Order: sequence, then C-alpha cells, then structure tokens
Amino acid sequence: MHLIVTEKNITARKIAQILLKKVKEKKVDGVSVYEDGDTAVIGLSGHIVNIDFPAEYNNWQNVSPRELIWAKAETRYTQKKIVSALKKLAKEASRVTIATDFDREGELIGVEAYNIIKDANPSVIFDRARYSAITKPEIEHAFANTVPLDFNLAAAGEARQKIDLVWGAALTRFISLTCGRLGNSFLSVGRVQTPLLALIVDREKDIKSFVPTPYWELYATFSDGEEFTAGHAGNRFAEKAKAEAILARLGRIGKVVEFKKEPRPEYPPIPFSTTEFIRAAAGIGFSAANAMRIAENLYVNGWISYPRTDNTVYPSSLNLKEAVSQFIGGEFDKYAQKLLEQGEFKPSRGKKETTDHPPIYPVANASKSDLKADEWRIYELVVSRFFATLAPPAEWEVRSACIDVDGEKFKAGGSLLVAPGWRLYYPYGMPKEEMLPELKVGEELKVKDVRIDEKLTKPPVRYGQGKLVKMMEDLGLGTKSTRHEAIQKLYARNYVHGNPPVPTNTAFAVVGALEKYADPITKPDMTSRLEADMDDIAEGKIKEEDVVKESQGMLEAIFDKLDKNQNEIRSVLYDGLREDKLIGKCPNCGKDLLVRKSKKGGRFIGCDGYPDCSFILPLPRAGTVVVTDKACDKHGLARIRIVNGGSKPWDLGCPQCNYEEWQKKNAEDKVTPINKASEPARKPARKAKAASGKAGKHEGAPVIKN
DNA sequence: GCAAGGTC
Repeated sequence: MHLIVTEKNITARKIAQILLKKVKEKKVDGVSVYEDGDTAVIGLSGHIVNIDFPAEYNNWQNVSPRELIWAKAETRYTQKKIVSALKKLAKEASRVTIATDFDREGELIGVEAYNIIKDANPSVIFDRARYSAITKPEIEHAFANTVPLDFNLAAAGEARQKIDLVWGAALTRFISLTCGRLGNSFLSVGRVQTPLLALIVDREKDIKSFVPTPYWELYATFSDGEEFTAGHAGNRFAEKAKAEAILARLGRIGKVVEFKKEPRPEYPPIPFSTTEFIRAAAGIGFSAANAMRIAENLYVNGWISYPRTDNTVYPSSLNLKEAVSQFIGGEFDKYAQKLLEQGEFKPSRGKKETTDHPPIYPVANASKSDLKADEWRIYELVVSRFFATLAPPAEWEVRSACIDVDGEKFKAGGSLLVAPGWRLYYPYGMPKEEMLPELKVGEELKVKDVRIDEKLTKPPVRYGQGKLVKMMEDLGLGTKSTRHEAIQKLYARNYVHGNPPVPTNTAFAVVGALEKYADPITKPDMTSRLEADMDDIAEGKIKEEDVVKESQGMLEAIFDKLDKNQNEIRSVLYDGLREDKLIGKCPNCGKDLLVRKSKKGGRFIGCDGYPDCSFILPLPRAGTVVVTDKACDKHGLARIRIVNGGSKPWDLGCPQCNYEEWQKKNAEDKVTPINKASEPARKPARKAKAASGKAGKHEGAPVIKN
C-alpha cells in the first residue's frame, strides 16, 4: 500500500480528491483516512508528539529550576489516536510519502510521523512531496517529483523545541518561585513572550516619562469664494509671544505666491498574509486572537483559504479569474463584474514570497445569511482585500499653495480622489479628502480670520495589537500561527490589561529583573541568533546537539547570576506585585489597603494593618481584578475593573462606593444586611444572599485569613 | 502548573 501523510485532515481530503479516482473515507481509530485501491491518505493534527521533562521534575518546589537545564527531555505522544492509526496503517504500507507543509515545522512534523511509522514497520520506503498550493497541477507535480526527507531541516526545528523548553521552563519556575506566585497565578518567561512584553513595557516607560510641552500654531482663513485655512510656514512656535507678534503684523490681504496641482497614484494594498490580515482586522476593531479565531472558522467551513501564511504573493498556479468569477450573482456581484471588465489581472505583491501557502483569499461565495455578523465582517474584509489587490491604482489630485500675507508665508494642502481604482473595492482606512480651491499665482485673497491655537506635545501612543503583530514579524518573534497567541498569553498572565494592552506593575518588575540578570531572554536577538543557528543546522554546517549544548551553557551562566541575586530580585518582584494590588489607604487606620486572597480562593480588599485593623471590602467572585490608576474622588481608593476573558470588562469603580451601593440595595430588598463597611465584623455571616444587579455579584463578605 | 510550535 502507498500511504500519504499530510499535516492536517483537510489537506488529506483535498489531496485524495486530486490524486485518487474514487475517494472512500474510512475511520481508523476514529481518524479519517481517504483511500482508493492501493493508496491511502491520512492527515495529522500538526505536531503529534511533544517533548517534556520526565515526571520526577514535575514538582516545582522540590526541584531547583537550574536542574532543568541539563535534564533530558522525553518525547510524548500528544495525539494518541493518530499515532495508533499511523502504526496500524504502517504495517500495511510498503511506501510512505510525507506530504506535510513545506516549511521547517512541516519537515519536523513529517519526521515525527516517519519515526512512528519506521518503528512499526522498518521495511517501509519513504519519500517527501513538497507543494505550496493545493491545486491539481501543483500537487500532481509534487507527487511526480518527490524528494528525500530533509532530516537536517527537521533537526533545526528540534533544536528550537529543546531550547525553548529549557529556557522557558527554568526561568518561568525561577521567577514564579522567587516571588511565591505558584498555582494558576504563576509568572511565565519565554523566548517570544518576554521580548514582546519588554516592547510593551518600554513603550509605557516612554509614555510615563513624557513631559508635555506647550506650543502654538498660527492659522489664517482665506476666502476666494470658497474658504480654506492655511498654517503659518514657521509652525510650531515654542513661544506664544512670537506667534502673537506675527499675528499683530498681519493685514487683511494675502497673495498667492505658489500653487501646485499634481496627480498622485496610490497603489493597491498587498495580498493578505496573516500579519497583514490581523493588522487590517485590528483596524476595524478586532483583537488579534478574535480575528484569527474567526478566520479559522471561515477556513474550516470552506469560505476562505488557509489563514496562517507568510506569503504576500499569489502563486502563479492560482486561477485569479476563476476566484473572482465565483462572486457573480452574489452579494459582491457588481464588484466582481467590474473587476472582470479589466481583462488581465496584474495583482499587487508584497515583499515576502514563501512556499507554505498562498495569501489569504476567498474560496467560496458566501451570502450574508450564511455567516454570523462578526464572521461576515471578516469575510467581507477578505473579499474586499482580494478584489483590491487585483484592481488598478487609485488616483488622487494633490494640491498645495503658499500664500503671502505681509511677508509671512502660509501653507495649505488639499487632496481629492479623482479615480477610486482599488478604493472602490476596499473602503477601509479611506483618508479624508481635503478641500483646497483652485488658485492662481498672483491672485489676491481676503484674510477672513487669523487665530492662534495653543497645543501640547503628545506622548507616544500605545502599541495596538495589529501594530504589535507587525513589530513581532519584523523582529522575527513568533510565527504566523503564534503571534496572536503570544499577546493573549500576556493577558492570561496578568502582565497586561485593556486594549491596547497596558502593562501592569508586575510586568515592569519581571521585565526589569530579567533585563538585569537574564538579558538574552528579554531581547529579540535571541531569536535571530537561534534562526541563524537553525539555518546552519539545516545546511549541515553544525550539529543540533552542539547548538543545544551551547544554549544550555549560556543559561547556566545566567542561573549563576540569578541564584546569587535572588534576594534582590525577590524584593523587586514583591514591590511590583504589591503595587498591582494596592487600592489606597485604609479609612480606619491609614495603612495600605490591598487585594487579598481568601483561603477558599475568593478575593477581598483587606487592610495591611490586620489583625490590629480588620477593615475589609468585598470583591466579585469571578473575573480578573484590575486595579486602575484612577482614584475615586470621594474615597481616594483606586477604581477597579473586572476583566472576564473576551467579554466586555466591567468597570466596578471605587470598591467602597460599590459596596455602599450594594448595601443600600440590599436594605431596600429587605435582605438581612451583613456587616457595615465602617465597622466590619471579623468573621461576618456568610448567609447574605446576592442582591440583583451588578453589585449583587459580590461573594458576600469575605473571611479574613493571613 | 513551565516554552513555542503545529492544528481544532
């Protein structure tokens, strides 16, 4: 039997449809296998094995983190059904073609399957099919021209696995143990997530240290039938007096000294790689993870092509005309018609051209009723972008003018969309047209009004998720399939909150400590170096083993520093952690009020002066408590926000105000009141039923423990 | 309970 192994089930089915005459689907251990006569095609689920430390290293407290550095990782089956199906099929096979994705991880996934099959049946002959699009000509060509498996390329991927595990696990445990954040509130460290977090933290430092300075701008409004406003050529004035002095000199007549009008083409956007797609989706309000989740859904249901791709160039094997024609008679009918009038397509192309998958494009014509509202918005984005990449440039007319008023120059600009080109198909991010009337050099204009605006320089803006994904790609951090997950991970660890992500004090402390004693893990350079090493492994210049050993040695040197300075690191982390929990001053004794955990896993706000002072305030049971930097006007306590996964955050506000409201509501509802906030009982009754409404989400009064 | 990388 000839067995073909692909990276995923959908590809297995598609390849079977292309290569086999009559495809029959059967299940082997619950896994789909597509066969006809003597050929069978099975899809994996990406990696079917993973490496991890032996069980004796599982206990965080009993194993010193540095012991992980040289511990030998084991291979574990993570997809047991697929592994057993592979073993069964292997026994019947004489030839196996590995047809996983055409990239490094694909090669490693292929070798994982190879090892399992070879183990079950040593006499099998292997070959490898490489293709970058699942089209009939491309697949047929790949299977007619198979090559040997590239074990060096797979070894490069394996080196990455080992290095990531060792650095990630050892440093994660060290940081978490050092500050006592164990269980599900552990603090994580990794080659991708930590440099990403450092980017966010560095930006926040720039924002925090920014000192706004005032400046002044001088404007004049002219009238030539149409009115328009021009700014003084010497804009931004650092001193108000200078702008005022000029303003005082200005008369009522301006003279046009320069007027230019020129056409400017605006070229279509490039095809959607994953990164470009996430950026565009972020631009219309989707988080990176949500955009990818929806894209994944659209892909699985056959509406769009594979959403994880680095490619920004349509492969020549892709029939663009056919891809457009399918929209005739649907919601995009008139756009498809118009596009087809062009005749030949000259699609736009980006800089990155890869062998894995084509750029994201629509593969079926959906109507609005086929999809949920969010899915439709994403689908529409993909269709619009696809059309835009095939359309001609937009044409703008750009105008600029210089007007002299008593020796002072004023400048104005305008832009007009003359021919929409691709913008007809892609309405997103349309720049505003700016009006500037047609002027003649030498023409005199009435000065209708002059004014001075006082402004402040603005701090840099926070990075949005789209921008972060783009920066990660530029820095080589993560992959098309994982960048959005890295961002999600920072939320899950409470390193960031809000959108755009804002770092917590814990994040500042962790990044600060690591920058001081484990600098490599905080920088993108670690990934660049690893990539270079992996290239060398793939080319056979160095051995996987040597690269891993060198990396382990570096980590050991880092642990020498970490262990020596653990006390200092602990106090830095404690300060950061404490700040994230600090609510304000206790109204009873003036000591700090902090978010605390009760024994049963609930939370409450308690006084640092406990047991002398037992002031407490309740907190809701579910969701993550975010202590914002905004204080309540009445009580001076930090306002609180509750974040619950992907759903809308709840702005609880001042915890004392919220509690008083809840008490009032409780009294109205004639429910037995529990303790008063001003004289809290030490062990209040826990019977109080939750009142209705949001204030009612409290878990009653907490039991104090220390 | 650790990472990052596949895929669902």
